[in-house]
Amino acid sequence: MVVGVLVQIASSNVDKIFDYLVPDKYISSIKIGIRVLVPFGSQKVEGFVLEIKDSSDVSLKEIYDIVDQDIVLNEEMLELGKKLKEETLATLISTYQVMLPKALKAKAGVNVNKKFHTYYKLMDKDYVGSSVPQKKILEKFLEKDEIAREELVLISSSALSTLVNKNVLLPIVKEDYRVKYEVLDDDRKILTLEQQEVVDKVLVGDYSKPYLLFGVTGSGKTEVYMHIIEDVLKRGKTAIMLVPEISLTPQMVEQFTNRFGNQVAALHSALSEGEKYDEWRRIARGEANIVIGARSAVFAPLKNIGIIIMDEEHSDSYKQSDKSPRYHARDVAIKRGKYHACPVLLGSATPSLESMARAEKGVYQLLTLKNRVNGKVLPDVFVVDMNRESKNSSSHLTRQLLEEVNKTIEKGEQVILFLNRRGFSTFVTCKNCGEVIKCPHCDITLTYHKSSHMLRCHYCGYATGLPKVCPSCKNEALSDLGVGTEKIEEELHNLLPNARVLRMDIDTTSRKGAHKKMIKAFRNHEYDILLGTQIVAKGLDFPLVTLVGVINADTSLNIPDFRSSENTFSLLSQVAGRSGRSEKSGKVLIQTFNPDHYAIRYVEHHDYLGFYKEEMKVRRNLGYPPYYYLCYVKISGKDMKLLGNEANKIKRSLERNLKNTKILGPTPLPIFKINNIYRYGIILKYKKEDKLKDILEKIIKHYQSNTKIRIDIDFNPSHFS
DNA sequence: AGCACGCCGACT
DNA sequence: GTCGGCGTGCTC
Repeated sequence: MVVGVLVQIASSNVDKIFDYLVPDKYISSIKIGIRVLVPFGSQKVEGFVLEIKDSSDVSLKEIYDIVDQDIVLNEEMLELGKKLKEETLATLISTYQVMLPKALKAKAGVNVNKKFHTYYKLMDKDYVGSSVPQKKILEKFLEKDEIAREELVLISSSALSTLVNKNVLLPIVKEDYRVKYEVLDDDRKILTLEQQEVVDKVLVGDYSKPYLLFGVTGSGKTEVYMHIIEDVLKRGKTAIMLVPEISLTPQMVEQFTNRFGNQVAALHSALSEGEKYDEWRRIARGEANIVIGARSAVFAPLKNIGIIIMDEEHSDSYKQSDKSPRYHARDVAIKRGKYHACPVLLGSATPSLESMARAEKGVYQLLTLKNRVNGKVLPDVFVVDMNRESKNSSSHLTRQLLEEVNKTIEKGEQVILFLNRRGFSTFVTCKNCGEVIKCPHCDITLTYHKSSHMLRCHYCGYATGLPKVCPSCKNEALSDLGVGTEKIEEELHNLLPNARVLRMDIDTTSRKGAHKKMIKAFRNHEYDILLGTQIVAKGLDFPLVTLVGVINADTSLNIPDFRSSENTFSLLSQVAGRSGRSEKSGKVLIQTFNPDHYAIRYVEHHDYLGFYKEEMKVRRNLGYPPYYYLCYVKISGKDMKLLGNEANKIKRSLERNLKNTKILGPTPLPIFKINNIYRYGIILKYKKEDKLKDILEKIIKHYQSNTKIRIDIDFNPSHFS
């Protein structure tokens, strides 16, 4: 017996099948889709069995060992990987690796391939917790006497380990998996007529075309999703629920586990690699019927899928841009929908232009939720022109906004203040010459961290103390500029000393469980103002919030990217949707230096379709999606001169071979240098170009053994960076 | 991706 | 003379 093996080495040089002889003792265990250990050159590596045959025309070595009893890549995944390779020009091995938990990658460090699970037992019933998280952990033991680790780490992993060290809790390692979530106090809601209509249409189960659910903020999309899933489960099928990483919060998962109990598997970023592996195994064994997760959860090894839902379908987090394979989860969802003959539902209050255009053309089936479930209209939006206000004041908060904040708090209601920080942060500049201090390796503005008094590069981690003089003109007039949440918090304390402000950003929520705690505290009205970045924009539902203020609408507008208007519109609409979600009607104030920009005007009128039409005109005129396809070719290397030459060679070769494609560049990327590697980009715009993939494949091949030049290709890029 | 092989420069 | 730099080529 001979097997064709794809080795777990992510390099295009070895991304092909190598044949090995199977010793007799292993023959009965060999299956397509398992991993085996093989000799490869002078090393031992793991690989996937992709073929089984009788003989080979090369002289063979024997496999060393078998790694898996059960297959890790089923037939669907094997096919899907091949398609992804063709479409993204990634290596085949990278497509398989992206489908599997990292723990199955070769050399994943710790030994996570044991199917053990940790539970805790309460040993000291008299111990009183010495901190809030400890108390919460101990509270859980009032109802049950054995609790899974996953449930407890969500509260606080450090408190958990403290309790173990004090011998209050005893860890028990078990081989078998046990009930994890219970069906708890679920607040299942009765659907409105409009919602029920959507559910009914999707449950007809038409899988020929994906559904696009266009529903205003507060229209109860999540409840619609849950009803659909409920029905799918009743018919003995399974469901995938995709959400953007930022919305995958413990309370989002809680909503599902409260209704569906241990049928839910959550592929949470809070889980360790080992825990993710456990969840993956549980799904593969058919012990979970619903998978909730971010982008890569679209590959969940469920069988018999009955629905695939993608919430906030416009979110660019669904596109893997930073590494190969550069795939879009939406495309994978649609492929899996075809394979399983099940409907695919894409939901958003602000659908991507691509999706809405497809719905208009009838490629997707459009479903609409026009009304908020509370029967309330959308909040009133007011645009505050910063050009008038800020000249005579150094504050980032206009008088108008402060007045509204004050009024709201006096009424006993709550405020969310949103700091749009996309591509923006606190940096240090010289008042004399205007120099902004940058990273010596990365060409990017260094971010000032007040707590440590250091300047830090967010790309390579370079850190340095704050210089006394400007590196360029030696003047001492250095000052920190830019608005961080800390700065706004300071201003709020000065201007509204009585307001209780809760700051929520990456810094304050990075501790496990902190996010959940803060949300609870704000909901309990322990604070008047919630101040934060992206994190406060998505999905949160606070009944007492009647005012939302956007401090700087412009930062995302100023990003040089063809999607900046779309992203700004979508972000502002999401934030605005946080206001007035219960009986009380809401208000939104948007501070901006571009009060007449159409992305802002249409937010003011809650007019997605108006924005859509206007932005479509812009895209048509400039030759951008959805009118043209884009392909982004990135060329990088340490030798700037060589790089420029090669980039131009590539451009000329593309020009010679592609007659129906507009070719732009090469131009330096927005951040030209990262970690001392220089980067150029070539942008291709095309409607139909049959030869494109062939030519790009040839270019990749030409450079694959060149260690000085690296080529990365991104089809349908979400941004140019 | 590793790793061996091989061909040049500067040291015990 | 030899140690070690890294360019090239190969892995069933």
